[in-house]
Amino acid sequence: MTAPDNASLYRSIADELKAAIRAGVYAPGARLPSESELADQYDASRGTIRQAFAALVADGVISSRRGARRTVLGGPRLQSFADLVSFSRWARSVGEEPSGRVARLEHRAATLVEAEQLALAEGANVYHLTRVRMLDGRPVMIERTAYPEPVGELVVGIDPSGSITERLEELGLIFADAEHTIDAVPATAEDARLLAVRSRAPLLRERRRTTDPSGVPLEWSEDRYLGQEVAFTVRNSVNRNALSRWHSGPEVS
Amino acid sequence: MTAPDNASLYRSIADELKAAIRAGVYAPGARLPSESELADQYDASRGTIRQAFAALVADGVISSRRGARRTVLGGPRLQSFADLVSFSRWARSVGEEPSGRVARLEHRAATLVEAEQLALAEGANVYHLTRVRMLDGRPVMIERTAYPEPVGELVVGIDPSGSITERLEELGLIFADAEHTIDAVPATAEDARLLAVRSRAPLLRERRRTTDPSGVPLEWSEDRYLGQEVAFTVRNSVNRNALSRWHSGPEVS
DNA sequence: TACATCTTCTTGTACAGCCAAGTTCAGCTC
DNA sequence: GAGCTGAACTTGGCTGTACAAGAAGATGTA
Repeated sequence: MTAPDNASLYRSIADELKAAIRAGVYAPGARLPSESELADQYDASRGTIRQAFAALVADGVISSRRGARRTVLGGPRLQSFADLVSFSRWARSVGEEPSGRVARLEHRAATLVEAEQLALAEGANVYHLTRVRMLDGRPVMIERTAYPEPVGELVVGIDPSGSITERLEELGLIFADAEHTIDAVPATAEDARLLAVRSRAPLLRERRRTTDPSGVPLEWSEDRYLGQEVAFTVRNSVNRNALSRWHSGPEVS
Repeated sequence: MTAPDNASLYRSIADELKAAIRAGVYAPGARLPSESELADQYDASRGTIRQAFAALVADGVISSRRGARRTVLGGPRLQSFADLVSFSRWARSVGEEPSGRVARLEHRAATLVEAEQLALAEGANVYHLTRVRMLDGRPVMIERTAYPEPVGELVVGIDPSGSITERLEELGLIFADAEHTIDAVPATAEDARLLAVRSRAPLLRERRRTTDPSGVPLEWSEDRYLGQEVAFTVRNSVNRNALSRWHSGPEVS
């Protein structure tokens, strides 16, 4: 489990601090060493230590205020971006066995929403994959993912019972940024059948667009989770807020 | 609407850049000026410009990679932390008229969850307020908030039809950090009555703990939104992830 | 035209130093 | 003991420098 030295000093320091926090060396509420102490300890400059701390703040692990020692925030263990993009990786990281069953795979013209989210011209084709995802054999999520053609052509060659995302990464794709929209919807007839729940049961819906480092969309997915079994957690603060709330008005349907 | 000069150079630069992005000077996908250009323009050092950009990255407004100019990310307009903590402020920022109706106000012993979330000793008292929140007169959310005693004593003196949070801020409280847990639940009988929906209708549940700058909990709230009308959006990336996903296992109830 | 190479530009990482502002704590006073 | 004062400590903000690594565009070649 030895963390890689991530090619930069401040990252390896940040990783060590994170590991120490996870291991309980610094409990929630505890005060961390000062910048100068760590600078001595790692033989680094104060600026480098500050970069390491900034990374921890960005992950919502610690809080920092002028004049006072930094303190550890409590709450759930943090997850990496990679764990959010791949259902399989996430499942393993929380100690469960992921699996998947393909419900449908289509190669067709993009819908309006898909074209917009994937930044495609009107009428462009997409690969659209519907899968039921399971934890320890029990269905917990329906995944409806649209891939633009260049990505989709890779996807069709991948075993869909495992992790498509991880395979795409091995093929050289880099998932770098994502935008998630989360709301609650009633299960449709198909949802109910696939997840083995009542029709109109509450589902947690996550719509997600993932892009590569240069901003090119790689996938647009609408995932529906069993409402009470899966939850998302976000941390934010005055200085650091990637969360927003939206009102769409009453639905017509 | 002239932004305050936030007392530090990098903040005012960040604010100007944000305003320019919002105003469309830099459209989504467009490339921003380089660090050296801005350093000349603002007569600041490169480090200060980098701090300003770091703030934009933290807000999920731009993306940044070594070697390439920074680019503007598309997507929804960003909101401030303040808009998330206060329903009233949020409503006004999205152009709707907020209101509230008190359903219940209690002063009682904390439940186990409340005591844990507010870091109170077992048996300590809390003030617990249940309100129905409305947009343009239509109910969209039920707010069930527990305040620790020092805060609650202020709350009872505040007109509950308006914004309690904003009033608390005027009284000197500082809401600095928050942790949000989002899932979907079926409406209980009480929920259904208060929101005028069917029982077991899907609701989006947000559980939120807000703390002051030193980490002292100020409130613990369980808010339930009409499922299809309100959504939360989160942006994250490989370097910056405050979002995580959790599995709680099948519910017994 | 298509491709490879090279130069230039831009951002990332790290160092050093300075002052300001806020916190903490010991010590003093009442 | 309670409260105030002030020194020491700690983080925030800013400047400057240097080099490395990646991206982008220009140039040259086949």
